[in-house]
Amino acid sequence: MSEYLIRKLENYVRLSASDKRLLHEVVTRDVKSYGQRHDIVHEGDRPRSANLILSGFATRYKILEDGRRQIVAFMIPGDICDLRMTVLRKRDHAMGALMPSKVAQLTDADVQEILGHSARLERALAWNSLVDEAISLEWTVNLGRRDALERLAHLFCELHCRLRAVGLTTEGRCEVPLTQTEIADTVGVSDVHVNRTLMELRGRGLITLQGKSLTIHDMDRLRELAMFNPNYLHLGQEGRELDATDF
Amino acid sequence: MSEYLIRKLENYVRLSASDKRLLHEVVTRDVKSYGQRHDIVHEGDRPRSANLILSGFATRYKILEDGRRQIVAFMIPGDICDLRMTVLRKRDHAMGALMPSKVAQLTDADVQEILGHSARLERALAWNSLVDEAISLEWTVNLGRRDALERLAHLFCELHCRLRAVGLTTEGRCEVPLTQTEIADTVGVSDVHVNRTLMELRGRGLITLQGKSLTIHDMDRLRELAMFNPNYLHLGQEGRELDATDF
DNA sequence: CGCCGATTTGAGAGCAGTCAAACTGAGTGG
DNA sequence: CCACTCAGTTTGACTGCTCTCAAATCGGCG
Repeated sequence: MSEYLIRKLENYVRLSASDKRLLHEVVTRDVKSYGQRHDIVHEGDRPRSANLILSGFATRYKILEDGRRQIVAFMIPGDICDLRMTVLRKRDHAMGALMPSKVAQLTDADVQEILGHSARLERALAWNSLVDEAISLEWTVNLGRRDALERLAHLFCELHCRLRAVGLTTEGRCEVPLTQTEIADTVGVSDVHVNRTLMELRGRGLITLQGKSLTIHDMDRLRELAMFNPNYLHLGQEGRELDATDF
Repeated sequence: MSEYLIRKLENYVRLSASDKRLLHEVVTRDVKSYGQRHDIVHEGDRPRSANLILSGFATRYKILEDGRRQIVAFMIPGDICDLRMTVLRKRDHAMGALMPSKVAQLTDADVQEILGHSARLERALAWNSLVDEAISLEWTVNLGRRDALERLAHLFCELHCRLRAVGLTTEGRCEVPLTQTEIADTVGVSDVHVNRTLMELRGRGLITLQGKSLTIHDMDRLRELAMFNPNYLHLGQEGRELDATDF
């Protein structure tokens, strides 16, 4: 249940056996399942717990008064969000599952237990939050300063990197359960234009997206087109001075 | 020195006299001044401290390989950022002053001292971080799903709300030290188009922006145009159950 | 008064949006 | 096994918002 989270955190620091045991134990206490396209939490809800994606794929999104939707984050296995959100009275955005998903609900006490267990875990979770923030900033850049072709290229670069970090890729391939309309609501263009842009990317021999399977044919050129710099994902073992020495 | 921070946090919870004294003390330990358009930190720097804007106005921004710039956040007096960033090795974005600014540098120990002083302060800072995150998500929505006119309207609504929350407005007026090019790099359009859009907003009798002074003539219609919902700023005393009873 | 950054204005081009219709494919029920 | 449905994808035509490239104007400051 906790393997993706552990794998993700170990991109920052090597966890001890005891860290992993604790994570596994806490994370299996309260697990809920959500069907495809079901909301996990709604805007306006009172926050009750942090949420950890154990399996599946979810989004955080907001809807404007007139119905326009913007997806503001993807949640893949191993992603935690809403840490400390119980200090707020009402959520300002919703979360929904894009495919059948299992989500661990972590109470404040659960989170405290993890943070208090070791300085290593505490820092690993801080790293996790900082990376989430950095992703959000990078999405702002993507929407503000790249055109449609670059936005899609960047999105696929990021998704591939993040999925690889939790072991969900096989070479250049990964599963992304996104419709073209959902991609459109992510990169801020119309669904029709997403369709045309995908064909352009395919025509250039960079990627193919068929069914729910994304294949990257030429990562170097895709990166170059997207001006993708993975620094912001901080996947380079940046906490290694705290590495555990057992296994 | 700490009045803006205190005023800001008191939008969440009423602080005790001792909370305020401590904040004031910690926040005046190491203050640096930056001139207009000088960088406070660069992308790639090793993070050394959290940063609190005591006075002035700063931005967080990223620059793409080809020179395109995107401003990803505004920092106004009372705003803290980069809490816990020392767990990372390299910053993934820069921070620069838009006008002469005083910035308090908070070491990890300083931050710990604040967090450990009272549960009230600890929660107030958690609230602060959650609001910053929410703002970042809302900017994503703004860039992804609003047109130029709406984006500017939304930006001005948000700026006015945030400045009011720290006492930096007088009725519908506030000082925003932004050039049209900087606004352009914030809302993801060209500077020429910002110019035309500002004239449109002015023509509709919604705002005027002359010199560095923003005047909102008709907040209701501006809000409606922007579909601005201030929920995400969480300014409604949401932590009031922890209010201090002294003054 | 002259300079320089910032703002304003104009014209033309192009990226992306909208609206509609056709097509595809998986799942459903007769 | 074959309609039928429905969601998702694809295509076309047209529109329009926003960009780019200039050039002109403004305004503060030395």
